[in-house]
Amino acid sequence: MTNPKVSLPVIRRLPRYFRYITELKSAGKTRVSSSQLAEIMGSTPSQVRQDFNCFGGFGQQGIGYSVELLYDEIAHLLFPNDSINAVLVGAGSLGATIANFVLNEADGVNLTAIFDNNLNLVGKSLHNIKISDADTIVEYCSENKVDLIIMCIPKSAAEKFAPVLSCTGVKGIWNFTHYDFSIYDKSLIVENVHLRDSLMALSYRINHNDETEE
Amino acid sequence: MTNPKVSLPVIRRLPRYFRYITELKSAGKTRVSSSQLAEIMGSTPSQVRQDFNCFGGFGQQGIGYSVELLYDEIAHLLFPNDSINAVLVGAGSLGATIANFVLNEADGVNLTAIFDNNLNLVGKSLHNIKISDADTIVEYCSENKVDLIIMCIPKSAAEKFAPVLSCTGVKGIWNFTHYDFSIYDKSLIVENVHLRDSLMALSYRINHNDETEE
DNA sequence: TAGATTGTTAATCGATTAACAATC
DNA sequence: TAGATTGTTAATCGATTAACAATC
Repeated sequence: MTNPKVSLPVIRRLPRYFRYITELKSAGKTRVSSSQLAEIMGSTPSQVRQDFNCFGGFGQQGIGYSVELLYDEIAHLLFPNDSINAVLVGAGSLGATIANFVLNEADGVNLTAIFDNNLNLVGKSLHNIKISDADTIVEYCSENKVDLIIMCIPKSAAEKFAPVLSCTGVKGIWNFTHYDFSIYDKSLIVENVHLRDSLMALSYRINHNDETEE
Repeated sequence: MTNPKVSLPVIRRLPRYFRYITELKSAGKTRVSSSQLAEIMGSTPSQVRQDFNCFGGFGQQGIGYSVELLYDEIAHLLFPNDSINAVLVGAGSLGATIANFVLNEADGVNLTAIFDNNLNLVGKSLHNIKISDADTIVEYCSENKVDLIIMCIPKSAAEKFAPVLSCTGVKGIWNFTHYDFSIYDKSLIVENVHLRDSLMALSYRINHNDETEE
């Protein structure tokens, strides 16, 4: 196995590499060097080479990298043959937006069901997927392979929800709530999108810009 | 000045500290130790103390930290007297959701205007804010203090938009697009929320879970 | 062959963690 | 006073960057 342990910073850079390489490919470029990639990525040639070598190194000494091969290799890393089955919990404003995003812009992830605990929403459809009662999610997960739960519910609801998760066989959570699922179950792979935290960190930096810059 | 340079990891932890301390405060706790905070944060007592000492250290040796004082100090760091003025560019599904979020859940940030280049949307209202033609944004920024632009538009639109920014006096961008504004202007403070990248990193970790864990 | 550029090892840098004296 | 817990300095760890031999 070429990747005994790929560090999180490297994993987080993969989608960005893929974006830029996709651009190079559609621009008709066939070769690219680590220096050129570093320039677009805003990093260093060393880092580019270190990163690719986590996966076995796709380059040719003296020549550089084939855009085609790089594209194929990274695509294969990011999108294996079996795509991931995901369900969404929470059909409010954010949930609807995220459902739309996953259905239209996310390769390798299938949105198969939507749940909500608001009985006014249950039975209605969102982007042609029927909204089911949140209480039926464990049943759904036992009958269908579900790898990922997308959480777009308030924190209080997420808290009550956490104990249920262990029964579902779910591997990961895309977490838009302020509840920290990883504290409940360490084996879960959690990716947090904390909009409030993100905006607060940004506003801190804007407010303290003059002090922090030398 | 107590914070000559606070590192980004520390800044990103501030909103989380604030969340937990807010909880402790409403639970009626008056004192908390670095070990207790580390437990909730999922970090170490050392890190908690190091972090707080970036800002001067709010604790009492032998006693711990006053929840009240900690709350006030961090609130003051995150929400100075003057709140930030923000405008939103892009009134689509994501833009509408983010506008709703900023108006209802974001302290210290005022959403003062919304722009879109779709003339079908211009003139309509979103959460009681009238949508203006994107072409008028420079004019708007020259007449009003705008600190932050929230970008919820497609990448192609963001690209064309970048050169305009330098005329606006804007300090930061909350960037939901795939266009990298920091490459265009290094002095801009950019906080990226790349939903696609986030989901791709998560799906990589789910797919390669068995390999990466020892 | 000479020039270019990778793969890979070594050095640096910065962030996290540990240790301990100060002090409530 | 003894115990607890901070503030702060030192040690460790991991990620980034530099260097250079391998090789196209």
